[in-house]
Amino acid sequence: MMSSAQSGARRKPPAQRRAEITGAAAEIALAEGLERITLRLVASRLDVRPGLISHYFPAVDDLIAAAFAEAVAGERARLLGPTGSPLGRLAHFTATVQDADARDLSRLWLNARHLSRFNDALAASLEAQEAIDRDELTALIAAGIATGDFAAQDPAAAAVRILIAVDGFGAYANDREVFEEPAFTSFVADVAEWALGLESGALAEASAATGPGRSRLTAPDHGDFDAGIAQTASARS
Amino acid sequence: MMSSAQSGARRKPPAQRRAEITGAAAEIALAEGLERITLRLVASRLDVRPGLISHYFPAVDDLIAAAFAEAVAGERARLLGPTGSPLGRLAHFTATVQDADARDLSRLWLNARHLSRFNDALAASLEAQEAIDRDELTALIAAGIATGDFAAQDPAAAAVRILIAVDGFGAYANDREVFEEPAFTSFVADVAEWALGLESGALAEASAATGPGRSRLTAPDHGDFDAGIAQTASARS
DNA sequence: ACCTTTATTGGTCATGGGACCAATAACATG
DNA sequence: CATGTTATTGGTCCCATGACCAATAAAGGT
Repeated sequence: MMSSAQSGARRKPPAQRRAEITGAAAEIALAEGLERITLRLVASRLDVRPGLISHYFPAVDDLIAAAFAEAVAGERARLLGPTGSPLGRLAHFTATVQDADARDLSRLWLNARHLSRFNDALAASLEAQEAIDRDELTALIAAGIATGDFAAQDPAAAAVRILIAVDGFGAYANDREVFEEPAFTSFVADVAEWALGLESGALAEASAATGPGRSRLTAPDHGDFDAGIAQTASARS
Repeated sequence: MMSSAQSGARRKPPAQRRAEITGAAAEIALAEGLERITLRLVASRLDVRPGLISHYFPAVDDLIAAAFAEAVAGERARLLGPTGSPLGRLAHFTATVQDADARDLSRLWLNARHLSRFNDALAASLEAQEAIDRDELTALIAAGIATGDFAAQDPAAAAVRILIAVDGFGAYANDREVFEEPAFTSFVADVAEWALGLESGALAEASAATGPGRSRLTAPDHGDFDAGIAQTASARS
């Protein structure tokens, strides 16, 4: 003969609540890991009771899968989103992926790849995201072949190679002592150049012009050859 | 006022028990994953009480780290152990790593790389094993450069590249639908050839001669050019 | 205004895991 | 043979987690 749901029960439209939940879960996934996504933690982030999370996601595995998809989709915009020449876009991609700021994302992929072993929903979600990455990168490469930026014949094969390289690089995201070796540091760019028939260093040069915030600070000294590529953040829409 | 340790208490020399424990844990790690290493499961495998495992490993994290090291060390023998020409050994390595039979090992590395995030002991163990792999592969490559098998200048850099490629390939070990694409299937060998300045296909040919059991069945048709490399399992000691 | 739906709560239950401990018996050593 | 060490047991405690459920109140439709 007792109460329930009595006091503060701000009722929200289901779609919005659901979005809040996956959003909070995605944040947790990116910052702390997928296994930290727990009914109680997500609930506390939203100042809500754990049961509510179960209401939207009866099985926690599905929430984890959704959180992964959302987090990855959000990050993809930063990697492949910018416009510009195919070479410039690819240079931005490889540089960003290898930047220290991408560690959380690498960790998340690593996390998901492992957890897929025990979570079917996550496995499906992961393979879907893989496919999107592959398609977008393939399109980018195909465009670059059309413009003459790249010399590869098979865009899909090149995309696959580059993405595997990204995974290989990301596998070290949880290592304590960081690798300084250039063979490691620029592995993704090196593989990309190899896969696309570019000259060695082509991507590094292109990304020095376009470059992600941080690395511009360390190499602020050239002002001639970048003119052909540099318009990245401008040509939107 | 009651009993304990009363009935079947086969007392074994500590070193042996310890070995049994890490051995059982290593088996679990390889077959089911590092998170399945639990006091109770390991104990039941050895037909022993859980408390005994705690006695040898007061912190479970240390057992996990030890299990990983043991499992990986055991598998390394199969990969880099065989003798022969540097080219033959490397071909064996790349072929074995990409073989379906190596899935468990890839999964284990993936598992450990992720779990390192939360387990310092495991992180240390993992980086130690990484270093061993790197050193052994570097030595192999250096030998190959000496004999003229390989054309690379920097053996360490080539080793790093090849190992990252292995990790990238292994990242897909938990994928449900398998990738048939050759750019994926032979990624490690392709990267190795690139990193070592070999002709395309050189490793595939060399491994066809030496080959791991299974793949010999699918390609049993050549009998001339392999003569120069074939003596692998013979030159022991 | 009524009535159906359902978002939200509070609470319980079972599971499984790690750490810890006292008692005991097997072993080694003198 | 006596004695001390310790491998081994059985058991407890505590914690985190996911699933489940009945009760309630906020919306929305008619």
